[in-house]
Amino acid sequence: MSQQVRVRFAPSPTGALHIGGVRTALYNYLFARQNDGVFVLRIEDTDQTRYVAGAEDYIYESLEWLGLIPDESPKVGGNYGPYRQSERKDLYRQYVDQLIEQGHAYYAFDTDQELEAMRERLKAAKAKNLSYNAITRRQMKNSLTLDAQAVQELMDAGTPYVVRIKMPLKEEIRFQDRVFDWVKAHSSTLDDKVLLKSDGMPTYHLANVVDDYLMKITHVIRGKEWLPSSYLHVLLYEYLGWGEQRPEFVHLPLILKPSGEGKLSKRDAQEYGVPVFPLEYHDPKSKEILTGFREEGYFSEGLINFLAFLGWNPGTEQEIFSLKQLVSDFSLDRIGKSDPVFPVDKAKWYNQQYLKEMEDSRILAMMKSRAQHQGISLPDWEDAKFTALVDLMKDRITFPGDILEEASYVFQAPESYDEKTLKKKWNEVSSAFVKDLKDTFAKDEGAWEAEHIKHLLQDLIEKQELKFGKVMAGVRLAVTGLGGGPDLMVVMELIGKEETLARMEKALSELNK
RNA sequence: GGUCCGUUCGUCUAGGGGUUAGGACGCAUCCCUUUCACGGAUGAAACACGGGUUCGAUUCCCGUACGGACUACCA
Repeated sequence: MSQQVRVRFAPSPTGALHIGGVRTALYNYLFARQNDGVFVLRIEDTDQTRYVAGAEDYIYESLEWLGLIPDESPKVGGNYGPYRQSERKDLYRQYVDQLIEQGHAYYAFDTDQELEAMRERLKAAKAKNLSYNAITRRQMKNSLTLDAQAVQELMDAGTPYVVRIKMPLKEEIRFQDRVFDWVKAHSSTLDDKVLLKSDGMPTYHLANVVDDYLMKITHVIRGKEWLPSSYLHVLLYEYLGWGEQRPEFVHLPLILKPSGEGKLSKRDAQEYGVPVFPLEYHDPKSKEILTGFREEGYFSEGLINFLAFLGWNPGTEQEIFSLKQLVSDFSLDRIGKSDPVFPVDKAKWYNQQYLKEMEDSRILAMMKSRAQHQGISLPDWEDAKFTALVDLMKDRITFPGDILEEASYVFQAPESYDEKTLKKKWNEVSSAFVKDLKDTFAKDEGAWEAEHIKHLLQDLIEKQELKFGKVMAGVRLAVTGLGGGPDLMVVMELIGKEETLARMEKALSELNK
């Protein structure tokens, strides 16, 4: 009987969920769904000093927007709760005691100053390793150097202490990672990491191992930044007697800045014009507003597709995958080892692909919300008219909000005329044609619809023995102020007859000065 | 500095002892078109370097270089 797959996404609520975290959540989700497993959300809030109010809600909202809904979480509960580490505080103590009893951990009473002094001393001695480890702990104030009575006295006096793991001096630690295969490290290069902090909270390392065990996690899928501390985790599983049940490790390559220097960070959003967060985030501390993929006009489906391909690929030439397809085709074995640079252009390309297939109503809703977000007021049109505009622009934009800019002339008469087009295309012929066209329109009593407008235009062109191409640029310039754009007949229909005539009139008087 | 991990077009990547080293983004040219875009076609563009192993290495091994992560009572 093979056990049920259980994976967890374990962010820490210290701010906005980073896009790298979103990818980790996605891979966990895909793997869980594919194996009819369980996707757990665990909140790792053991650092009370870094806790940020609202960060947890931000995580839920982000996952919801993306459709990556956890099966078990602080919000919906589950059989292995609580799912917030701060609420599990009392659980960890017994495992710490067990480790101390078995001689795998010890109390340490060193103050910050003493720790600092130790590092200074080592630095002065040109030591290679500045850490609290199997060698240096012999000179420090801990339950290995102090006798039992001294330790008891310190405890009784309420002296703050931490519990550290007693790292073996000479031992090779190795494990098989699903992505990196066999990796190994020597214990002499590792340090005596703190397991229990002086406030009684566990550190990440202890809480993580204990919770993964208690929550019956079968696969730990997380960022590669954890690879170096995995050796410590492996040791902990063994010391706690859980070596056999240790989950499989799957370390994901890190997403690098567009410049390739270092991992993608908060600052890069401004620098490269790419969001780094799924949703807009209002930092309660710095008061900064950090832009999100959602607000920038990215579709969640496209973002998921893009993110899935950042480190994974199906081995075929198919690029477009729905979440459902990803669930069936995803495989841990096809995750790459090297860190990808965040490919900004590709993120946009994916969005464009999804936009082309998207229903107009959804694009329209996003366009409207973008307008509101930007403080742009839209005319009081019926949705059908807006939809026609969306349809007109769909093929030439990347984000729904692009319509606002690219087709701004639909909402507002041009205030200036494109210099280049003016120089090249505005001449006596086009000027005369615009005037005649205006008169034709004015006299006509037919319905003001693109088809009909086209007829009027064609008739006039024929009558004057002109060519479409010769004359259209001038008309477009007069109506939109630009040298290019979508089907002009539809544009004229959208802005209305009256406005079209007014614009032609204005162009004739302004451009012929 | 130390430890761990990585290295195929500018970028995301496929491949893997003998291939014209494949695709995508971006770029360029051409076609379509009332212009811009979409679409279509074509093109430029890569196995970091040095040693081995081998009949043969981009692929396997070892070094070097470069890059990244970690090195907190942060996760």
